[in-house]
Amino acid sequence: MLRSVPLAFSVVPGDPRSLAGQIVDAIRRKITAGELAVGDKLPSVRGLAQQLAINPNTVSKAYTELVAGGWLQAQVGLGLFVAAQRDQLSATERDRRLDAAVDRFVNEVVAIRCNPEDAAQRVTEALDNLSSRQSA
Amino acid sequence: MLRSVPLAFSVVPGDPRSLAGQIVDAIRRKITAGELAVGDKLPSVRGLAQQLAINPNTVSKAYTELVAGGWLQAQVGLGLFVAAQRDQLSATERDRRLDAAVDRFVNEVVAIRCNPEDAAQRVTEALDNLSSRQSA
DNA sequence: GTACTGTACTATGTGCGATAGATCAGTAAG
DNA sequence: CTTACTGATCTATCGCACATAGTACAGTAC
Repeated sequence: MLRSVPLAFSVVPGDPRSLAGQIVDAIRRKITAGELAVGDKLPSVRGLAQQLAINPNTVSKAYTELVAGGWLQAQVGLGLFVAAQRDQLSATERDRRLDAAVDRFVNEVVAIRCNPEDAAQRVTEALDNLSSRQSA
Repeated sequence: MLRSVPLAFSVVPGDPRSLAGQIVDAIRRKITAGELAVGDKLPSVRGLAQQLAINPNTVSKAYTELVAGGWLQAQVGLGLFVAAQRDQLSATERDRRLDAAVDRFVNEVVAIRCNPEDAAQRVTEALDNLSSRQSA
């Protein structure tokens, strides 16, 4: 009987992202940051739902999306586990999505009317601190 | 009788942004890029709606948002005009929104699983080419 | 007056997110 | 075997945002 790794995060209704989207983002970043290692067991659908005080279906949707994206591996009766990292997207598809993400960010910078150079620096810093702790 | 500047862009239903949001983004970027100068007259609510083949109410919502953000100035009976640039947001508010935008972008980079350094370079390039042509 | 301009309002239909509740299949321990 | 967990799937419902349709009002130019 494997013990699941405790996940310390919360979801808020006011966020522009859906509840399921917040869960997906949080877990993806924990995996990227190294807080979750390959093979780690995640909280059960019902367990995480109770912890976050939301509906199990919402957690299930988040987990389903993470499995579809190759982040998690599901085994009925056993639980969900962090999957080994594989290239899920083609190079061209990754390129296309990055372009779209950049465009969205530029739109926000324009809307804020802040200095583009400041924005570029802030992004670079944030991306540098992304996968800092690989040991653990 | 002032002639309105022709706006060459389109909106698509498949976009994750709302139709009004697409209009807002497009006009904000045209103003930032210098394609629209201060004082330029924009197409009328009904005229742009017909051009984009959407409902006038949707265009009106977009224009209302741009007026609220200080990008346009409205005069009933005359039309809408590009407003003189003013600092609409406080420094702290701008900082807060930039942080949120950066965080959203980082989430997308993580989701794509692309190289963070590549992403940083792409963003920097895009931000550099933001307000390149100021002459016109 | 006529024709345009932006603005405001109600009403309707649609799609998504979240919830509630039930069910099914697989795994483990007694 | 039973019991208790695991993920997966399904229907139904509610609320909200979006887009639409239609009408109406106030201001400007000819």
